[in-house]
Amino acid sequence: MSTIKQVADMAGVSIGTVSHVISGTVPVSEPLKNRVLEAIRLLDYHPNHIARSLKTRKTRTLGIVIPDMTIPFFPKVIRGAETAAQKHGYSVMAIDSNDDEKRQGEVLSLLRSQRVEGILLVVASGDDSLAQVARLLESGLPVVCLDRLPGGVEVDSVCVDDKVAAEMGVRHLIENGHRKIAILTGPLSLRNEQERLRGYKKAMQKAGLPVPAELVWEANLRQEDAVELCKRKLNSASNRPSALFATNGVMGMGALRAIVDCGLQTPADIALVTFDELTAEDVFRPSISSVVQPAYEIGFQATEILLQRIQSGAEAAVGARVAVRLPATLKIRESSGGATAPTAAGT
Amino acid sequence: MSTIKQVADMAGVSIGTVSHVISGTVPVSEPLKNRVLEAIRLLDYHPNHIARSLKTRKTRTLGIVIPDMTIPFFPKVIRGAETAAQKHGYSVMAIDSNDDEKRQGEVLSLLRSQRVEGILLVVASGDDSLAQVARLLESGLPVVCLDRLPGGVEVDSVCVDDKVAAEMGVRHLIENGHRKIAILTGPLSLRNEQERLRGYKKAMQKAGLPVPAELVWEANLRQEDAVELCKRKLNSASNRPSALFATNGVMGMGALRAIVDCGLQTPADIALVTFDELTAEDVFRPSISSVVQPAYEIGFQATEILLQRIQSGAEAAVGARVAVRLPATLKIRESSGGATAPTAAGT
DNA sequence: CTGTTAGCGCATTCAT
DNA sequence: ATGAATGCGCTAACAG
Repeated sequence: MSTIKQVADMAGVSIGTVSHVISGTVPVSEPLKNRVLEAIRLLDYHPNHIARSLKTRKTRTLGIVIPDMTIPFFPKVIRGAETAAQKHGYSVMAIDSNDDEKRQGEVLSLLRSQRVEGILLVVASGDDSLAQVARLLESGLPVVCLDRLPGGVEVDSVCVDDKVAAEMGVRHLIENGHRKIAILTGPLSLRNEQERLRGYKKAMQKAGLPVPAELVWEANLRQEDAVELCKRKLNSASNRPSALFATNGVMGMGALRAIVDCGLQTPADIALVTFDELTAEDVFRPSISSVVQPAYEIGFQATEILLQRIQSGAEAAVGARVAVRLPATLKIRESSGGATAPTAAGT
Repeated sequence: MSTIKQVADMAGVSIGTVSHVISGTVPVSEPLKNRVLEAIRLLDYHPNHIARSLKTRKTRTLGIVIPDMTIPFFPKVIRGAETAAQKHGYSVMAIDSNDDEKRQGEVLSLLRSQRVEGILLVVASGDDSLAQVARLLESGLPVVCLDRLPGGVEVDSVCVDDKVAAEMGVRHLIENGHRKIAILTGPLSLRNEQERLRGYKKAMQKAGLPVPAELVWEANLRQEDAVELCKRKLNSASNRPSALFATNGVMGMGALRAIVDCGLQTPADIALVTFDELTAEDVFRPSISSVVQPAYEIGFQATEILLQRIQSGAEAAVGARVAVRLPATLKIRESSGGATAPTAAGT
């Protein structure tokens, strides 16, 4: 790898001049500029971002930590973040925490060592995440939380209005005549899972429907476990609910598998609405009604906010947390029995 | 952010000593070590990776460039790469090229500026990628190409045995009685698409079946375009093929949409086998028979090779290119009419 | 307009 | 076992 010095030597100028033509902040005469540019080309010179960062104390790099890249929701978020970052000359380092708090701790530490200028974080489930976020904030490093919000800590955040979104999904089931609706949630230690549960309860209460504990099925985030839980619940056939609301894509997939495993049909035997889309719904059956989050937008907006914080020096932050709540969309398809009115709201 | 100097001051030692306890390369007495560790904890000190890299000329970072994170195949590859890298104390920077050569050029340049020690590359489609890879190799930076191999350039590579894999898929269709089988490919400028086409032709020829040009449908990589192409072909109903083989997931999805749009059924009207899985096949209908690539393994092994190159100093490379070819698996499901024998090979 | 120079934070000799 | 000093490649402030 060639250095700025080699470029300077070849062009017969000082390194200062080379630096000037690269940054463009200081005017350089045409002939010199051309000689420098030519030398850069010939040497295939790539400015050492490491050295530059050390000097300027700016890396123009953001970190984004997500629990699992293979869940379709997250790559979309990352794309949104990348796009927004690129617009401002930043690049993003995407890292998987494997939804594991220990790994998340390592990853955050790594990112801090890398001196990223800000972090987009979708916390791993578990109670230590809270402390990790708190420590992060204490350090003054700008952080924006996405999707899953750690409870009890003041931090900028972007996500859908979980309560309203869940309420919308459940209300749809109610409007389709269901009265005994179960909810399958991820760990309620996650704030957004709580919110979705609240939305569910609100919809039920508004309709005057009871919410006995036996209708709230709390799973962890592993699909297999959700399947097991659902199968157990569904098999106690005496009091099987007529509809099921799943609070995220993994739960939704688990619910569907359980339903199929139990030999049930949807929506005939049990209706299903889930957060997040399960798959290309227009070609596969059963098509699943779902509450769709604007994933790309979430990543994009979160990044805009993060960059704003970075530019305004981060300390302006305290006491003025931003909390963006984006609207989700209800896509009505077959699994919920379709629209009540003949004009379907879905695709 | 605190520096090593602050730690040294608080612990009452020199920065050299702090460096020693951190790296562990030089023995330090217990009492001093403890004081240093305590200072590190109190200051929430994170070693400046930037400065360290500048000094050691090692970033312990790999770059991975992929065309589109939202295609399910790629996140799995990245996970494999991350896991392998982590094992060796490396981290990976995953960046999306948006399957755009221009952006890919920028991204590669960025990665070089960041001084990543090696690059995992899934090239964007288009002819300039070749030149980009050539230039990259010329620079001496270790590169391993995954999945899509740029033709005509000597580079380490890891992918499935595309020809054999495609042949397997097509043979399955032939065994199910199909004689007029069309192939839907991505751009044939991509080497692996060519290979898959070759596998298709080989299977056809072995069965004594003709391969007129009208059976080879070459699309670009955009799903909408694949849909259009397929619909046009399928609607010339007079000579519609009885089966279709799609060479990647995007093509497969496009083919399926076209089939549905045309009001056709699979496998009744037309059978379908595709590279890559389209979705959770055990719960959705129609379930699609597919040639499944070991995505995680591809990422993992490519990273192992890359790290080996890095450790062996890269120059050992020339003239001894590694070309790993992993086996793909045929998952037989409904869209191809199921297994010929009653014992299904698929799940 | 162009060149010179002082660090950025750290790992690493080399003394002690 | 510990510390002092050097320089990695670059930007920015300053001098000319």
